[in-house]
Amino acid sequence: MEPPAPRRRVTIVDVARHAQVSTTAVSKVLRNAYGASPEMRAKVRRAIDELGYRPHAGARALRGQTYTIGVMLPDIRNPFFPEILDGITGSLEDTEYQVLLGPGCNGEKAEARVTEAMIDRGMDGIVLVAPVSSRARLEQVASAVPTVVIGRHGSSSLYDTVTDDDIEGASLVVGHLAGLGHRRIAHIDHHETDPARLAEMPNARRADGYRQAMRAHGLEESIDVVSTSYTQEGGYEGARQLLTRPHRPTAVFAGADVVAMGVLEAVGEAGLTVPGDLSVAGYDNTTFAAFGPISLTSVDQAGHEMGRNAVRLLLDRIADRHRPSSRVMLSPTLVPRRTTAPPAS
Amino acid sequence: MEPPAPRRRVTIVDVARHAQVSTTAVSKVLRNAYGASPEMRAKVRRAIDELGYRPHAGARALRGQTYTIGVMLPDIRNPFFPEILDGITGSLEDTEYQVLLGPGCNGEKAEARVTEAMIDRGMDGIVLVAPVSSRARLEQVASAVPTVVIGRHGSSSLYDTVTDDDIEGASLVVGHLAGLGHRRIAHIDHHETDPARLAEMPNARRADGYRQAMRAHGLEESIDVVSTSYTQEGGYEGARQLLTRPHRPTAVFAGADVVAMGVLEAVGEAGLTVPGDLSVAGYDNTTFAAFGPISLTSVDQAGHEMGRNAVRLLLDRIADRHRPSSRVMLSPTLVPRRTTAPPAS
DNA sequence: TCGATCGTGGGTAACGTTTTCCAAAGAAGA
DNA sequence: TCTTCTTTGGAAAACGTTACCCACGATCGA
Repeated sequence: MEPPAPRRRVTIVDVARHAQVSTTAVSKVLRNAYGASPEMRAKVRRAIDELGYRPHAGARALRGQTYTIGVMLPDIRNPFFPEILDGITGSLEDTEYQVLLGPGCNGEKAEARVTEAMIDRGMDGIVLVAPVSSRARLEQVASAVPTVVIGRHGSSSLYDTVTDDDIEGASLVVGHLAGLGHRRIAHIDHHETDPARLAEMPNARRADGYRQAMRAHGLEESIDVVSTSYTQEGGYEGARQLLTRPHRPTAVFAGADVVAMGVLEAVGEAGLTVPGDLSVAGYDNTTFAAFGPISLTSVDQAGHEMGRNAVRLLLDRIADRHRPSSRVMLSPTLVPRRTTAPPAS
Repeated sequence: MEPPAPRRRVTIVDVARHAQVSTTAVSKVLRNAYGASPEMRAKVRRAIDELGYRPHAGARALRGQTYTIGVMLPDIRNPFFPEILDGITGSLEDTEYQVLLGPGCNGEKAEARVTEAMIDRGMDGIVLVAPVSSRARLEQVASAVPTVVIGRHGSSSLYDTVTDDDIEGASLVVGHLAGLGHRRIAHIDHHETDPARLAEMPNARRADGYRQAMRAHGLEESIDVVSTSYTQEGGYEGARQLLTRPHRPTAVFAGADVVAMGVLEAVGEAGLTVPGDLSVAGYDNTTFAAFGPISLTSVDQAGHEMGRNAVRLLLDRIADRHRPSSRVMLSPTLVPRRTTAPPAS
């Protein structure tokens, strides 16, 4: 009377029996390990196919690998992160590894929960994208499982990092705007209080890069940074502040595309036009930056490349946990679009 | 000489020894199982805290639960899905369960890989959001692990479903546009070939709802459906077709917000204005629909609610696998914004 | 007072893999 | 011919947890 007869999962023992070999032999074939003749491999593989056997990851976790890579994204909504993810999954497509994502994390507490969950589930490696946790916490994670950190400066001997050259990115934007004839170029930054973390966060680099580039262009007097947050609301708020300046800036460099969205909204509400009254540039070159009606000038971070590099580093580290850690820094490129133009004289 | 002394993980045996009880006792406390006195619980919990013990999910997978829920999203980029995800994670926040996401799936093959991976990893339950796999495949998954399917019509005795009432949603849009005085209201649909799947997909419901509502408003003559795809490009392409009609529609009901984005782009390129020359409505009420400069009229599906309901159904099914399956259908609401207005006489 | 029941606790055998041995049989070298 | 490798295969012990069952003492009902 039981509906679909809850039949038992096919195990390595079934395969062994069906192929008339030992379970050890099957295990060797599964892992491409040494000590199995070609004939035996063929025999075992046939049995695996015939029975539709798939190894149980939980059981594997107890002894060896789970062939699972955990990826933690800080915010599913930020359209930049899917780029990175594509780079990661693309590189792993033809391997045995499977990618699983931790859901959107905001704050150290949520990050801790997700990383713990990943460790407890025996993930073979972890990719942390723009984590906000303390360095000590990151090293704690890295000492439990091979780890690569994306989008955070500052290196550690325990984990590898992949970052964008944010200073250069900021420099590209300022150079572009200055080249168009702008002098009063303002910047909207993400406000960060913790001084230890501060130096490692990309936003700080972008702000520094902005200042350096302004000086390099002889615009030191015009340096104007508003600190809100890397969200649309943050951009909106920052723009409102900038628009009430007695001497309004003619261009705004927003630290992220979502921030630029908020700026556009505030500018529209103020009855001003882009780029007529104000040029706006973003950072990340997310999909909607390319969207026709918006057409936002932005900095492209090559998310794909970041993901690809992260995977390469991670697999290397899985193969040899004691290999010295390395840092990869990628160069951004500027994508000029219709939100930037020469200032109205 | 080994750098950080790769110290062993704390196990249930360590806890048992430290608390001077049996491992069985510790296990009981962990699972809130019957057969442990309050004093013993306290003693064990203290030991757990002092040692910083966390159960190993792999080992648990072999005997009991892993306290892991797998969520498969078809497309990370579509901003509607994070809403659902928030509903899911929000409901599970205060439980022991941990959510892990399968990365963006396009196509049956990718879906099969992800679902298999989740089953192999001993997930206690799976939420499939708008899957494209065949019904047979879904039932296969559901017979291996408790499953809830979101955003797909048609029921099964093996899994529960949560859907939006797409017919009503379409009706809301047509009613709104007709109420504004529009008569030539066109619709952009997602093209689907497989007839078996067709009937279960939300887009088909929306198209049907559109046709029904048009008839109900006496606009049968004006029914005009273009089939492209639920992407920005699809919207762009669909709009181009509609704009070359000898008798141009005055309003377009796009089957999804991303489609509406493509429409807006095409309209802009054609030198027309919204809503002056053309009213545009979307579906999903994604974040960027609310974005000031866009301000898209859309249908809100209450993604949060969908996620919450899915979790409820899933936990119920985990508790009793043989409970009869149920269907939840939520009612959408219309959010009128600035892309819809009365037609230019 | 005597069995039955209940509450509390533990012993032990799974669960499905991988890993660490070890054995047997040839092959190669002396 | 006698060692010494190599190759091929398997037996058995982990890995960390839970499920199943049993034991013990106390309480209860008659």
